Amino acid sequence: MKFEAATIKDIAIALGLSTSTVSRALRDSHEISIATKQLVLEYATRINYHPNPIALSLKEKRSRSIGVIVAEIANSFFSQAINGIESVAKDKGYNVMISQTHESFDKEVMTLQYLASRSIDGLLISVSSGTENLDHLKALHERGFPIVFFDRIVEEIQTHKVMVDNFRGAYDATLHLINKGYKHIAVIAGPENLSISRERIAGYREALAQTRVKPGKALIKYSRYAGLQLQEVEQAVSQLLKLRPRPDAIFTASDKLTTNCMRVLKSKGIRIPQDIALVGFSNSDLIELLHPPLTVVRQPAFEMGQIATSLLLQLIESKKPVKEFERKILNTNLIVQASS
Amino acid sequence: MKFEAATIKDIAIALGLSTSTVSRALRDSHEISIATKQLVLEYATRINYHPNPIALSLKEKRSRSIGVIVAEIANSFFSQAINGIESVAKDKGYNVMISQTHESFDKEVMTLQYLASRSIDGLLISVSSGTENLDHLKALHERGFPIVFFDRIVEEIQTHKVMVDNFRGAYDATLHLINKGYKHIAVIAGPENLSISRERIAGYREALAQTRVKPGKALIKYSRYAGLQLQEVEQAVSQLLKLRPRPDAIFTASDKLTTNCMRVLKSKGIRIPQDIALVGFSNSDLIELLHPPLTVVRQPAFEMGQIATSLLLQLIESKKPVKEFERKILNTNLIVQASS
DNA sequence: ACACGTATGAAAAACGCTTTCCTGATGAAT
DNA sequence: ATTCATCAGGAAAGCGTTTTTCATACGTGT
Repeated sequence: MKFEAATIKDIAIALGLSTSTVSRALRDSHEISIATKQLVLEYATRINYHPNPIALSLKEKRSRSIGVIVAEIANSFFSQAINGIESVAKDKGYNVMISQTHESFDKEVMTLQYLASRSIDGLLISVSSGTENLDHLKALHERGFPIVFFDRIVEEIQTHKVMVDNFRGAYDATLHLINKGYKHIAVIAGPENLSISRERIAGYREALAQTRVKPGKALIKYSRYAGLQLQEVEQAVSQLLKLRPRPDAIFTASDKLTTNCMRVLKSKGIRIPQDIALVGFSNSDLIELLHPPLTVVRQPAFEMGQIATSLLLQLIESKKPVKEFERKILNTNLIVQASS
Repeated sequence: MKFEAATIKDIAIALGLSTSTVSRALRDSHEISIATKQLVLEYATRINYHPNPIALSLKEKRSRSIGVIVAEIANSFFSQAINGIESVAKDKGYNVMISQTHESFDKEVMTLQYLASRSIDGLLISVSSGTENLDHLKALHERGFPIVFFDRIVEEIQTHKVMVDNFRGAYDATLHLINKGYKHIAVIAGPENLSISRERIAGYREALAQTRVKPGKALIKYSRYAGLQLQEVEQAVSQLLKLRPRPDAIFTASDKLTTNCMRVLKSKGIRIPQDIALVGFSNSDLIELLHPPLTVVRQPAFEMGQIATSLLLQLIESKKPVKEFERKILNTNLIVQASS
């Protein structure tokens, strides 16, 4: 079943004009008489004419759409960020194409390939936890393709980046645990290849350094899939529980990691915070309904999406190659509740 | 900054052939000699040639992309459904464009307008709670534009529809409450103009009818924005609490409604289920971490997305106008936990 | 009456691709 | 020797726009 839309040609024929006249009338060119404009405009609205965006894209060599690659849209942080992205993009007449990697490197490469072949004008990406190699991004970037990183950024590629102060967020959360009197604070972070994991671990270390405690290596766990896989978190937690002295607090450094860690602790019958305190990065809007309500580090996801999109559009619409890149660092927000 | 991709013309010039020969060689036409094909193919891979999808779209009058309109992607049900949609669409080489209405009718009309003008080949939609008028959808549908409804369907428009057995889901949930001994069961549903609200209320009524209790009108509340606005839920709950006898259980008929109702009850210091039991539709994956873990009616969201997409692609790719429409009704799943 | 400027609008090109219609050459059949 | 069929490949049209170039008619000033 096809569906035919009205074209400029239809209008031209119906009105006995040439397509160029119609085109100019529609774009309100001064070389068309008022009367003709009136006529064309009226007829166009009557038959509900809309210029074919595909024809326009072909002509202008731009599709007015941007690609977004995230791990999972079913993740509060990302869905909030996407809301921010959409709000700015739509505002500027851009369309947003969303793709998910589910934390798989292969999917990231494929999806990037796919989006690029769909002729998007630019890309917003928070790399997957499985990303070990940057060739796919570098290739695009080197050809002058506009890319902006947000959240999980990549240091090796020179372009705009939007993130939170991960170090500070982790530092604050850990310090909070210290102040609450916890002595043996463990951390579970995403994979080490992600800069956010490293920064958050660094913040954690720095807070502990204040107490003159150098955390044993055993207290630091990395999670290959950033907590997406429950059994991976299960394993990390089990290992932590075997330590002596047993950790009395866990700091989880990403959204899924936090809720899945909570799930694991519950399933093991461990009480939060009596047995072990839990503090983590999370943007879920259900945290205060949890048992117990979680103390979380919240990121300004919506705002990050907005800023990243503005920067991307700036890049896309810039006439000359951009050489100076922004590195926006936003603040996190520690919300203290009963879990710590 | 623009970014130039190789075209068929580049290849033609480089190889001293005509564009038509190159085109045919690339699509493996029999009218091109093996040697020429080899030559073209090799050169094409070497310069990393990819056909321009926009030019293709213009030529073929199809964009190979479908639009999706939902209330909110930051809603478990919808993000799961979108996963299902994406999995099928990507598999068939289609691109997915997602738009949110945030339960606003105006946004729905605008976004539909926008998507249609972006020349999508078809539409998947779960109408917004604010949808009171169907002209925008009817207009499109009448022009032969492929549409498939899922979740929140519209009876007046003849096309494929995918939904759950809302009546049964609500019936089961209510019956569960009855069996648990609750006597005064209230319900909060989405707006009355949505068929899912009406069906869920009907299921609720039917279960109560079994107990020979005809629920007073006061026990049934509608929520204009399907629970998206907290204060709306707050108001409904407050009214319910004023009733005498006070309801001892609430059945909430949608995702946001359920969590927001829980939020309101908590803020009022009402214990669940001791003071009031709570059962609701929800696809959140955090329900077992809540306090208390919620008894929920779960929908097969991923599967719904998949089925709806298959049906839509079928519609799009059908040569002749489709006259027979499917009405797929899936089963819900009652997950009993501590809240009831 | 002549060149000239000024509206007005038509024709054509271009974007990248596919496809229909040709052309030129070769070899077979009459 | 002439006609035909066959094959490889080129030229051009068309998809819907915008834009550049070109054409016509009308006044105007001399």
